[in-house]
Amino acid sequence: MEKPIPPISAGRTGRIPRRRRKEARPGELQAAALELFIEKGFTATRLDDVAARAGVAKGTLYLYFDSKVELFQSVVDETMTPTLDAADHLIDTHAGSSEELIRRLVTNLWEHVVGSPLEGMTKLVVSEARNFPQIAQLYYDKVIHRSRLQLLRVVERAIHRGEFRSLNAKATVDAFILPILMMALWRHSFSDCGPMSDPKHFLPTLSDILIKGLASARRQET
Amino acid sequence: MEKPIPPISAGRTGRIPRRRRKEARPGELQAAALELFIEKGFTATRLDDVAARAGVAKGTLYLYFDSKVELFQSVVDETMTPTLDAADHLIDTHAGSSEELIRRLVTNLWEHVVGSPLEGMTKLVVSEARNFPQIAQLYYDKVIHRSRLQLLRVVERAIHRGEFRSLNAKATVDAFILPILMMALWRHSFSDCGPMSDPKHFLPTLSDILIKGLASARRQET
Amino acid sequence: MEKPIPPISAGRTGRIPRRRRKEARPGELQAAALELFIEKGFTATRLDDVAARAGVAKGTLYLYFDSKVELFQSVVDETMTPTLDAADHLIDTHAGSSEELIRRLVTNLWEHVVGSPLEGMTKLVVSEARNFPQIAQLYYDKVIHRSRLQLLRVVERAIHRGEFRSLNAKATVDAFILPILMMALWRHSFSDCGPMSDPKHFLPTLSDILIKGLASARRQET
Amino acid sequence: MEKPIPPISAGRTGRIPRRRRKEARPGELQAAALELFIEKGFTATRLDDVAARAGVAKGTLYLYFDSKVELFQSVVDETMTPTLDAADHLIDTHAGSSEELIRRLVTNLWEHVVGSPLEGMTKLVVSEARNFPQIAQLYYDKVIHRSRLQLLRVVERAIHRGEFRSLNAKATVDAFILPILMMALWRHSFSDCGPMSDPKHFLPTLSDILIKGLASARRQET
DNA sequence: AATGAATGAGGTTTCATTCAT
DNA sequence: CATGAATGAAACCTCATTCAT
Repeated sequence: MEKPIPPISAGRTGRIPRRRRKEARPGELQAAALELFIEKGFTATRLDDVAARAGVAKGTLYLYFDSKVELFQSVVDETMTPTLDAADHLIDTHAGSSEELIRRLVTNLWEHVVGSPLEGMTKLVVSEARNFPQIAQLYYDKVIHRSRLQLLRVVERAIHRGEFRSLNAKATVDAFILPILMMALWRHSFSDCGPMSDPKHFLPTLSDILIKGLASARRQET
Repeated sequence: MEKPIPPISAGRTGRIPRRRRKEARPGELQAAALELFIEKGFTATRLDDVAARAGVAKGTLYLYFDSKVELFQSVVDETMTPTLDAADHLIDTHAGSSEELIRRLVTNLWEHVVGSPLEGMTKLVVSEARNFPQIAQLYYDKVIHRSRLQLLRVVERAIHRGEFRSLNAKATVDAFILPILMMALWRHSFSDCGPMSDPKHFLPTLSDILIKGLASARRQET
Repeated sequence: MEKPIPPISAGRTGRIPRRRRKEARPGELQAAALELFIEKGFTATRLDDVAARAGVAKGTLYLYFDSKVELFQSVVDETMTPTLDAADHLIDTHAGSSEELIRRLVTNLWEHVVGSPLEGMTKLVVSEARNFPQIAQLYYDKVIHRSRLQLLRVVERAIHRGEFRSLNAKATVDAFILPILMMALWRHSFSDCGPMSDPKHFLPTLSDILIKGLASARRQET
Repeated sequence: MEKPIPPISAGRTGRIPRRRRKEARPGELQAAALELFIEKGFTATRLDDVAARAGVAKGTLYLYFDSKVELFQSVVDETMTPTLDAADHLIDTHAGSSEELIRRLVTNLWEHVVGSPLEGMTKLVVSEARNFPQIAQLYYDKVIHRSRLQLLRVVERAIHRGEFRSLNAKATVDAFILPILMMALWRHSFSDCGPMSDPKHFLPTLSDILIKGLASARRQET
């Protein structure tokens, strides 16, 4: 039987032996993807590079993720899940003053975000929000909205207790949230352009200013 | 931006060399490009769409800009020039309290930024900062750094006058700058995901909190 | 302004001048595609080859067709439209015996199909019918069903007139249609494997047998 | 097809070389492959699907077949072997009229083909004939040519005996073969597009028409 | 000056084939 | 014998860029 007209592809020709990574390595791929997405944005990230950084061939990605978008979504999801849990516990068990609680929340928030994947994620999500609304929504729900609710509980309680003066609680919360979000973005955008306040000094100062600015007249006298 | 002499396009007999309309047409192209860059980011913006939105053929873009990158840079450049001048004047001529001045600066800043190209620009520059460092630098120098310097002058003067208590002046300035930057970003990323504080109410509240938080002990008694 | 990190593609580098074909050349592309589709089938036809055969670059195809499938559909559609019209006219205006009419219809059908794009189309559609049901349906409706209806009119009229004996009219029609369809397929499948009856001789013989086999007893006596 | 000795797979101590089960397992794989090849064509059939349908892993296919092409060829080969033998016997031993013999041949042919792998094979071979000429040749030799020869013997005998009038014998044979082939194809291509004659009714009608059309004048009078 | 058809490099995605286990 | 994770060539499709008109 002679060779037919071959409409067939060739398959592997090189001799490089492949690693075998069983089922533990969606995680490796997501990690590589996260880095590159943050570095270059979604569109500018090539799957070739993701694969190369993870040390696998391009096709391997498709064993675990159906498409580039699905990879992106899984990265966002994975990165955000294991966060913000500590904060809830802190609020529920805190015994002292609201002032003290807020200082600790802000510090903790930052400490768990800075340098963590969540930080780069913020930049990434903001950048791609318009092109991937469902991802923006996910981030909003799981990170932003939840952080706000946590702080909102604290602020409303403080107002109710008479520790804080009576201001619009949501605006108050945003006075905390927005600068912190922006610091996360900063570190992935303007950090090479010029100095910014060191979070270690800035955040206590910010807390200080805000708490003093929020304090009720009664507490001022103390 | 002056209007160019309209080129005689029919019935010309002489060999009068026409001037490139480096001003009029490019402006329309840049405006179309700005919108799309902000909406979709640099990479995801197709020149087809830019041309369509500007109502010209794709090739026409190349009469005015050598490449997509050059178009991008020119857009940023053009958009950032006419800014922040009013603020300097305000600071120099202000006679009243620092509190009053800061309230007006914050209000003015927002009023001139919100809905203006500069607002979308913030989103754009943050998104593309890693891929276009020199553009991030440009934005930093012309907008961020300058705004900071303006506020720094005010804050340091207020501290010197005893109106504000003595805190790290740069951190204080960032307490104003960062939330405002983040609001600009918000409107181009998470605005469809859920409600945010209305700038009209949030900014006065923010100023209020910060100013009260900054006030010196002497002023508190008043 | 220094060169940014270039996430940009290079565009054309070669110096081959391109032809300009205004708007007359969807047809050329369809013709090239038809040939290759028939030769190799849908899947095995590469758009590179279609473009090469039409003398254009790959991208040019996408100026006229949104996808490979759309190209396929347009080819099928285009090929089938200008057929079978003559037959209707012939039936309507025929004055003589049904026998004579059928002989002419069969001859005409073949003459208009053999060597025409419609012939190869039959093979193509049969081959891809399962993968593109909507195309099979199109071909069925526009070619097969219509041919059958035409013959059905003739056969029923002949039975009614007493020229043909009373048999299942649809089965009778298929006795004409199926061998003709199969001859079209043959020329694109087994023609190299061994000799087949020459249509020029086979079709008259077929008509002869069928007509004699259909003739009513009354006519047999003649 | 003999059953292989079941290999001892556990507790083996010696070095008895196991025989490749060239018969048992391959059969299941070929059966799965045949179904899919018929359904989707050669190129569109993925080995993943073949393996899944056979209930084995993809790699297992390569224990028995060197490549997709080899699998295809083996499938065709295997499917066509056990055919058409009954017909020869029937022809040799038939005692009655040619008319009766032909009716029985046509009926038998269809009964042994319809719903059998051979039926789908026709579609498959026609579809892939251009890409696999040697397979078309195989099918032609083993099925088409042989069927024709069988019928040719009968027709020539009938003419010689004066039962049939003297027509081109090969064309006569094709008047039987072509519509039957086309019916097989139909059931794998246009069957979902609209109704076709039911073989159970069509084939007798076809035989009826053809036989009457072929009958010699002498027989007509009877 | 302006057009828009044409280009082709490069991206995402598919799948026959391999091989360590 | 059997597996299935891994590979990489090659397909489809996009879009920045060019240039004849």
